[in-house]
Amino acid sequence: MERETWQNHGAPSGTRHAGEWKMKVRTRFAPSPTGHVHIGNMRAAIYNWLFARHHGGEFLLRVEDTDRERSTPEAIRTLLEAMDWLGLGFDGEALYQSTRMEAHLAAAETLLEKGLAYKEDKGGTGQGECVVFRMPGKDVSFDDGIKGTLSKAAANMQDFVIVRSNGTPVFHLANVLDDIEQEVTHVIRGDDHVENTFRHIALYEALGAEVPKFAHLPMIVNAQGKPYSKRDGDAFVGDFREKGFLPEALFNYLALLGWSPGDDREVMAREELVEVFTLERCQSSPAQVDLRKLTWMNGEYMQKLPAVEFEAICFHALGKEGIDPEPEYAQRVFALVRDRVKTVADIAPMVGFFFSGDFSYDEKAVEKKLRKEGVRGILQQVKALFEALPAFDEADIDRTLHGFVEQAGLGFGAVMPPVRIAVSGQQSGPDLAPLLSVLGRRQVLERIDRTIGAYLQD
RNA sequence: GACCCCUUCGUCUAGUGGCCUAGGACUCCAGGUUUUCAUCCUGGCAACACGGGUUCGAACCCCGUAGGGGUCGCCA
Repeated sequence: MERETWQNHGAPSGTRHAGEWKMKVRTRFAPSPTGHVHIGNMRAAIYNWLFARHHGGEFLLRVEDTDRERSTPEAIRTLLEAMDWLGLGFDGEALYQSTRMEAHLAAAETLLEKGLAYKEDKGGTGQGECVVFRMPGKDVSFDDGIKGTLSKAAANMQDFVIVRSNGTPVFHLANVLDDIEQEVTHVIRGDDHVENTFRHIALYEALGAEVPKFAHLPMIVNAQGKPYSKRDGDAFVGDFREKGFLPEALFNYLALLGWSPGDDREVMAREELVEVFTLERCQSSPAQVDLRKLTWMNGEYMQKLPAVEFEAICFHALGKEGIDPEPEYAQRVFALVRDRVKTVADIAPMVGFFFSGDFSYDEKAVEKKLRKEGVRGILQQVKALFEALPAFDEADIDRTLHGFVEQAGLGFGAVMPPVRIAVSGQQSGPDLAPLLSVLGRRQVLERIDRTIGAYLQD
């Protein structure tokens, strides 16, 4: 295990606290359920999870559902599903913040009694008095696990509301109190919370609680280098799932977005990530999502999938298209596209023609490769050769095609593409001979005929 | 505007004063895999934001400048 490099807030550097060595690391993910789980938040969850696992500690979930407007059961379900999908299991029971209101209010009462907070009618939107926390009037600084020492002068910090005039606790109070309740030792969250941290530290101290360690992750930005907005649309975990990304791949990619192991490893198993993950190796500048790299990484994971799992995914993908293929045939088809599929979403379009003659032709391919002089004759000759074949297996087809190319004095480029398009409508796909063999002679002949009829009549 | 923070190839990053004529990955380009597309392999293009210091020596330390971001709610 690595050396603990974090200092306790306010502790003289170099000292070791009694019992520190055996203090159990506890991190948490504390999202407010809004129905969409943003990848920025998900990455924070991943880092919390990784950090806890790395230290043999616990990873907790707290649902900050005090905003009754947005926190619907449906939204909570979406959140839980996203975590489950990514394999982010949490320890113990989830804590729902809405159940903690009494404790929050009681704490505010105590602060009031101690003179650490006061009541005030601030006017404006609210009606009546709210409870305001009194900042202690001293500079605050802390050692951020990622950003290093951060400090703020007393003059730049104002008192803030902890209980609304309608009697409900505000985020700062609830968040800090719940972290105390859950005995969170390390708060790893987004950059957008650094300003809050100064206030939170003051709250911890006023509450007489030990201040946890903080670490602030830089933001994730869109392809334009700007913060994600609703407009970008594609930054919710559910979107990535729909686009056909594997959870393990997304997990790996997100882990690498703002962190690196320090060597050249990139495709890393989860256990491997757990083993080497440290906050010290986190980047302190924003990271931009690159869908192409994610896609590449996803392809790596697709290829590593055990055959049965890959097949299950394929069956599922086809099922969603309303295709319920005969298993044995389907397995032979899937094997053909095994190492060319990058995402789950690639599957159905790539193999659809195997299961239905009612496929569409790629217009560009038709124009470029099919509607050309001599193609009709080539297809007819190839068809005749196929008809005459004793068996329609891969080796025979391959031999036939090669023989024909040679005998006709043509290039492969003049023969293979037209045949491929004739039977699949596409200009790319699995190797041609195995493709034809799996498709079967009857279909191949039929499709060649049909293609000639549709596109190559004089 | 105030306060905090950030700045290495297009992107993710390695790099903590000499090993850096800056390494890897994605993308892109070229060639190869007995001449289809893709995969795969090999090679290539491509960066220390700028200006000053400090030092024998700076991507690495200091100071400025520029650009970018976060926060400034009785939201979370």
